[in-house]
Amino acid sequence: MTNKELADVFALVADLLEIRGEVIYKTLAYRKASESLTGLGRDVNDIWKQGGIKALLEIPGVGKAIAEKIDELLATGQLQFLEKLKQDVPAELAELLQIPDLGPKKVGMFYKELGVLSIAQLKEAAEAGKLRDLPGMGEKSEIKILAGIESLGRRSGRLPLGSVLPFAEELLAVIHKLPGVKAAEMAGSLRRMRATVGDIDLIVGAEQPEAVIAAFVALPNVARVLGQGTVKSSVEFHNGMRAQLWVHRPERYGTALQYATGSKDHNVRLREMALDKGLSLSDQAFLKEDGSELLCATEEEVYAVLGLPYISPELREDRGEVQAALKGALPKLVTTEDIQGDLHMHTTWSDGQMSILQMAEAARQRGYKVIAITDHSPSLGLVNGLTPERLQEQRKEIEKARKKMGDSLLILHGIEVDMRADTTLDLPDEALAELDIVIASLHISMRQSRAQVTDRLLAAMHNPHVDIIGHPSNRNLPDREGADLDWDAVLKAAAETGTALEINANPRRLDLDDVQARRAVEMGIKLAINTDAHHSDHMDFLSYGVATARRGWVTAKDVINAWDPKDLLAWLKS
DNA sequence: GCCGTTTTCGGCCCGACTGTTTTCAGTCG
Repeated sequence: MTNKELADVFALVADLLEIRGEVIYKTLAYRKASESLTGLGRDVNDIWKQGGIKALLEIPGVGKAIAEKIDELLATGQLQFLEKLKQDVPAELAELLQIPDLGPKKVGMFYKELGVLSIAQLKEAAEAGKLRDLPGMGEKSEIKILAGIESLGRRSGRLPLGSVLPFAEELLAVIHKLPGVKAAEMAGSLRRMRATVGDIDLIVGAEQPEAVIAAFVALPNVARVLGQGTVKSSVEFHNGMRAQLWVHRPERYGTALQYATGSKDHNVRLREMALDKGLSLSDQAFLKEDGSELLCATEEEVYAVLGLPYISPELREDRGEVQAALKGALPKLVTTEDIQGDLHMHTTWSDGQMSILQMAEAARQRGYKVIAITDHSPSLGLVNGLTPERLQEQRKEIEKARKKMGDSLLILHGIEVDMRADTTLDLPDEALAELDIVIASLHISMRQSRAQVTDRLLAAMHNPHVDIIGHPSNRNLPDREGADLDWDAVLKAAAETGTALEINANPRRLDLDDVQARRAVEMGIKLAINTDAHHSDHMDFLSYGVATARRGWVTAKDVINAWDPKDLLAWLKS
């Protein structure tokens, strides 16, 4: 079983326990373990094989009971505890929790009282008016459930960051202009720049919260108002996206923004620290023991009260950032300004939309000092990949572009060479040897076994001409999972061979992800943050790649395209 | 069920909003 499959089992256990009405903290423990397994950089199988149950206990959120369950699952593929649980609470019921405004208590009640097992049966019962007479239910609740079921069809769960952020930025610009708005910012996972986000969280500072909320829910692209109170409201827009807005008075803006940015676990950590100092931290203020409030207008003040330096939102995942902050050991995170160039882009020579010169011009306008032209290799027939012969021809055009750009931009001639299913590369070594830079990428036969697909990456890294592994897992957000790689082996080989790993900045990729990027820099592996642009506009993706790197604690010295081009050239030669 | 140099037991965030109630339960973030 993979980490993901284990995590899914424990998430299901958590859902079913919750429906059964188990103590909430037991439920939370399973959910926490599930999340911990999802975010774990290492393969649980390896940990288990090397150290058994004892080693499993080292995983955060995994104690004796859950470690034994992981052991059972990995040994037998089954979990007796879950099989027994299913006899009480049918597993299908977990699906009903997906319906907005429907939680474990009501799902449990509908099952017990009416035998409702599926969304279809629930819909039938609601339409027949059978829900309204149950305790705590009424006509409105029934309508709400039907609306929730309908919205399930429209909504697609978590969306890639790249398809939400541009809309959220426009929305924020509109909110800034609403009367009485003193300050406004995104919060939540969007501000932390997670690869996928569920909805848009917004915080506003204003003297008269209710007026701002009234104006917000009246925006023309609001399709439905999901909730509206005196400090908080939530809406669904015509494009299906949802946003929640909290409005606080400006003197409370810092605690509010900090609170809403999360993550939940990061905030729990801060509240614990606050309690140690005799303070209770909420979105409103620090509450002192004598009942008086300590207000923070900025996030910096919140952290300062706790004796901490400011912690960037991208780091706020409770992955050791608070401990590092206490020690003054937070990394100096890479920024978009650090980036000197883009080392992965396509042109009309393969599947790009612009010429070499057009891409070069665009790069120069962005202030870049270096680019690499890296079109596809021949086996990707659909994209008109380059044969050794066409590479020779392309070289001539690169030369022309170099003359045109002069000293203002260094143009490297490269390739994105495919890793074939049989572990060979898609171009002969002689062809690769003539190029300035070689990216090797996985595109086809991703569903090979872990051993096979990992071997392809290892083989590529051991080829002396390969400089960078492009989008290592080849994931495609939000749906296509990456290849089932043995990350320990991949990272070890990258460290040994001195091969850089790419953080592909395309928001559908963000690959390496933040977790593996962090492991990579801890192992001294170099990274490249590239956009894989197929059009000059795609160079804008850079900020997504940088955000992913920042989430992975990456500093400028870890990133080869944040170096002075002279140092980059020396590294490529070595 | 997990966790811990103040704790191996007793905590585990807590307030807003809604819809049902007539003071509160369920859901959400």
